[in-house]
Amino acid sequence: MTQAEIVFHNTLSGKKETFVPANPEHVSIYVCGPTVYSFVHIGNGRPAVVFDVLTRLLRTRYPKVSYVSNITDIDDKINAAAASNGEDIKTLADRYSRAYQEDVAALGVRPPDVVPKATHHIAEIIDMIETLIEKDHAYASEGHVLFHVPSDPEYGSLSKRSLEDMIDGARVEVAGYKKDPKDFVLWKPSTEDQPGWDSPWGRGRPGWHIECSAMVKKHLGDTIDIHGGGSDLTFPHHENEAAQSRCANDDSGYVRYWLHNGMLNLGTEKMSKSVGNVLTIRGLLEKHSSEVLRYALLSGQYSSSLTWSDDLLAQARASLDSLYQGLRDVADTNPLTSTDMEKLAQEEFPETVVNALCDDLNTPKALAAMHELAADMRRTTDEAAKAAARNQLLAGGWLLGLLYQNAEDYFTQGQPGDSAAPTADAIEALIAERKAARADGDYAGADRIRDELLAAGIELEDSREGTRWRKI
RNA sequence: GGCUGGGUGGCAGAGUGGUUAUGCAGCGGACUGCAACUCCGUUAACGCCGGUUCGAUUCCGACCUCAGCCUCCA
Repeated sequence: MTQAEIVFHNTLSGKKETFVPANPEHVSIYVCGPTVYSFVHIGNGRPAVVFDVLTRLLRTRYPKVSYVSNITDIDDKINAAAASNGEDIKTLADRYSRAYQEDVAALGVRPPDVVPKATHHIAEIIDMIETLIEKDHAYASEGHVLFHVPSDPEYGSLSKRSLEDMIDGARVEVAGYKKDPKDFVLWKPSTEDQPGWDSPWGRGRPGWHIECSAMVKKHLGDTIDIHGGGSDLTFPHHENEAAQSRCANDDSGYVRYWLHNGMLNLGTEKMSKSVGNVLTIRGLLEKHSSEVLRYALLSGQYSSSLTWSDDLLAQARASLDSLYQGLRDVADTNPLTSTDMEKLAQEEFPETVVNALCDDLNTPKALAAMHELAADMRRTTDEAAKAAARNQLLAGGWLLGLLYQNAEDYFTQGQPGDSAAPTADAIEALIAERKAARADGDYAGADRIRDELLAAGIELEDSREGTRWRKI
């Protein structure tokens, strides 16, 4: 069977392009992670989840995929937060790094192969800056080292803006130590009370963009296949990063496919720490299951913006319930979950789901395909066909990082933040009592028990095999 | 102002030059003691104005409008 081609919308060309890795034996991906100075919000979870799905897809098809995603642990906001807490930046950044990794792990994100941090790569950063100076793309000035933007003829090619446009914007910082207002800092001096490292230009700290250039080079090489991140990083972060790497590396390619995820909105506005309209993953997990959050994130195509709302979560919950409801009906014979499907050969994954994902990671279409698989499974009466359909559904679930729970548990464990519900034993006892009442024809008594359970958040489902329950 | 991407049924969200997206919700029916679950059926959409076309939600142009980036940001 011929596999569908993988197609990506490449920010660099502005078009969809067929994905052809530089080396099919070893695919490389780098994704920009967050700057950690507080708990991350659900918007930070989107790239983590999206590129997790991408690596799951790629790993079904290529023998080796190296996935690197950094955490920025040196930055002026970190400095400010640490200073106001009276702690050092490492303590603070380590604490929030761990929290970030826990939060995205809760969203079903598998850890990247490498999670590099800027402060562990100071030597590599200094090396790269020296190279840029040697090649006349950067210069030292008053303790700073600056990248000279006009020295890169391709500058602006990623974010599609001309140097004139940037002057029109007139928001670039003008400073005496800059040759050109658009020049940006590679290294900046630290005062005594600021964190810093010794360098050929005095004690200082790296600028924001250089860490990614240095860490990509170290962990993946001069040219990588895929670079991902939020669309808000396209300019200036990725433009600057690309300029540095192009100019420092002999191989001029750097990134072959740039992928940018859209922003999460809250109301009509982008969710953003500086605006203050954020919902932390941690906070959301108090009220919603992590799988519902993941479903909600996947309900929109990654490059579009997605409006986060209670209604979105309610719909995600209901949709996920329906997939699990189907699984619950076949679960008793063999309670598999999607995590049992990791090792399948690529042709064993459901074609409709795979094809949707191959089309620029069209997760809404993939979810639609999942619901169609689930409907097929429910309609089938043949047990063998039902089990086969169940396996297809779970295999699709693996690609999306969903359906990893046992269906029975999914319905009986309830959602976080549920009010205290009766224990399973108490529920079973009431179900037995109701059964006896029904056998006696005491329907009023039976209904009273059912209503009582419903009031406690327990819904009953009768079938020929007996009565089962779920938390709602 | 420049650049980028949008405006699809009650909501979310795919897609297509002429044929059912899908999910949630709604409606009718089956099942059920009644429900729930499930099944069957069903309502309903393509911002506005022109153009191309036998035919446009889908292509082209103008307009209106929304969001993002141009400063830290996933």
